[in-house]
Order: sequence, then structure tokens, then C-alpha cells
Amino acid sequence: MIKLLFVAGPTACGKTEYALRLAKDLGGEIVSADSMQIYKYMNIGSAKPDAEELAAVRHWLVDEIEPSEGFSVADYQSLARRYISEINSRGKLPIVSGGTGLYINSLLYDMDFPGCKGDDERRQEIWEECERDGEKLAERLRRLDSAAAEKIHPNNIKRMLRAVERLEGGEDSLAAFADVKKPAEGYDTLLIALARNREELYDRINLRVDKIIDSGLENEVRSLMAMGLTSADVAMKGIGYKEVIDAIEAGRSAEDASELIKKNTRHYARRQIIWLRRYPQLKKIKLEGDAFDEAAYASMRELIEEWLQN
RNA sequence: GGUAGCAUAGCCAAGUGGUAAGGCAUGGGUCUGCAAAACCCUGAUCCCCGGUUCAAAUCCGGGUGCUACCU
Repeated sequence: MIKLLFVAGPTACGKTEYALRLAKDLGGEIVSADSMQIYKYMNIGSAKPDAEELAAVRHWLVDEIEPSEGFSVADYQSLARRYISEINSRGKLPIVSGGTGLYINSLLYDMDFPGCKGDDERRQEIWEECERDGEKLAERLRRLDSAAAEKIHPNNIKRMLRAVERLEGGEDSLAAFADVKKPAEGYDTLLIALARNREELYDRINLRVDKIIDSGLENEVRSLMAMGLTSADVAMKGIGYKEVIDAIEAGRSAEDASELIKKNTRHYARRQIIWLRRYPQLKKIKLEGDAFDEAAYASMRELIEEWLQN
């Protein structure tokens, strides 16, 4: 059994800081569960740990791929599992830190990604075949698997496309949609979620967005654009990036996009919080104030010590 | 002081006699290959008082507040 610690929580709640401290104190290495920090060159906007932090504790799945590369949960899962066992075999504690719920989920549970891989072109094809009509797509899905069709809202084109893709790719039914959630085998997990008052979190978000913009988000976006990336690239769909690209293209500056970025980040944080509510085993640690919350950290350590004993 | 206009949910806002569109925010939620994505759900009896009418956010009178212009 590999002991696997998770430090989750919404964006801007302080994950980086606390995970780093834990890694130092426990002799751990950090496995990022962040769908944006995984990209190279996207440092400022994704609020990546800085060079000093990256040097202090070993990080995995940060700066892993090119922004132009495709990536998916399935890729994440297999890479993360590999790194985790390597860390474990070195006698270190793997600490998964990040806010991408689905990535965390892929490690926590035995999600398997069988069947066909996601193929953009294939999905595009299906979409064209349905004449870009949500209703027609829904009908096609219903014919293939009525149970799956009932679970996916007809407005959710993206999900319906993937479902059709899988079913036509050979799967008889999307049994996966049943909520069979087996804990991942081979891991002994402890899931800690950092939490804050909503108001305090939103204040932190606003502050952080201002800081990110001051630190040169616009230049970062411009250099990514110079590398040939456009708003069509997945990496550029990240919050902060997409808004600034739009602003630049409209002849405005990053500052002009500030309010929009803040709003989108708040929405994102809310969804993250809601996502985490699904885990009954979740240990919530409430953080307060801007300074490092020693009291909260101490109770975190206590939880961890107890878990490590068993 | 005068004249005109406006007053609808946290904000923007439609509706000008038949019982309150929509957008944003907020909150809640879904989630098996783009997840910082995609999608779903969520609120008011219309400034106050009186009147006309079977029926008023909608018409009339008065009050209050805001805005513009005038003196």
C-alpha cells in the first residue's frame, strides 16, 4: 500500500504554501493535480510555484508538456501513478496538490479509461453528421444508449459527443455512468481540503488576479501567442489566458480584462468547492487570515500523523 | 423656486389595463479521455398613500426620492 496524501482546495486558498510546508516537514514530493500548471511557459497566469519553491521541493507534473500538446485525464492518471510509485520507492511521501477535481478523482478512485481514446476529429465529424444540431445528436445518443442519454443534458454537446464517440467506438453501454466508485487499489489515501470563508477566498482571488496582472500576464500571453498559440489551443482556455487573448485581440490591455478574470476565477473556485463536497472521506481544514495559519497547520499535521501510524 | 423625465430582484432591464421577459451577479448542482472545460437549477407582485376599474407595475391625484434643464 502506498501512502498517498492529497491537499485539495479551491484556487487561491493557499494550497501551494501548505503543501510545500508539508513536503518539507514530512519529507515529501509534490505531484501536481493542476490542469494548467502542467504546461510549460504558462507560469504567471497559472500561479505556478516560483523557481525557489520548485527548487526547494521536488515537483512532478509541473512543466510537463508543451502548451500545444493535447492532454487528458487518462494521460494524467497514468503519469501521476508512475511518479507516485517512484516517489514511494524512494521512501518519500507523495503529496498530490492541486485543484483539478477530475484529476484528483482519477487517483482517488479506480477510474479506468478503456475503450477508445478521445479523438477531436472524430467528434467533429459526428457533430457535422448531426448538422451541428443538439437535438439530432441527442437522438443519436438515445439510439445507442438510452440510459446514457438520460444522464446527459441535451444542451451539453461536448459530453454527448464523447458519449457517442465511445459507444460507436465499440462500447456497448456507458456502464461507466453508473456511480461505481471503487477506491483506487494499492493506495492508502488521506484527503485533506483547505477551506476558507467564501468572502475571504474571494478577496484573495481578487488580490491574486491583480498581482498576476502586475507580474506581467500580458507579456506572458503575448509570448505564447508569438509561439503560435491561439485561443483555439486548450492551454489557452485557462482563466487569465483566454480573457487576455480576447483583450489583446480587441486592442485592449490585460488590465481591462481584470474584472472578467476575477469573475471567472470566482466561478471556478465555487465549482471546485462544490466538487470536493462529493467526498465523504474528506478532511476539511479551515484556514484563516493572510499569514500562515499555524494552528490549522498543526491540526493538519495531527491528522496526518495519525494516518501515517496506521 | 419652476419645468420635464424617471422610480420594476443585489445590479442592468422589458413590459403602458388582465394578473411580472431577459441578462449579469449570488447560491446550489452535474461530472469517466479539452475539466481553469461543458452543462443544469435558483429569486421580486413592480417607491409610498389614495382613487378609477370586474381587473393596475401599467390610468388619475397626492407624497417621497433621483436626474436633467431653467430662474
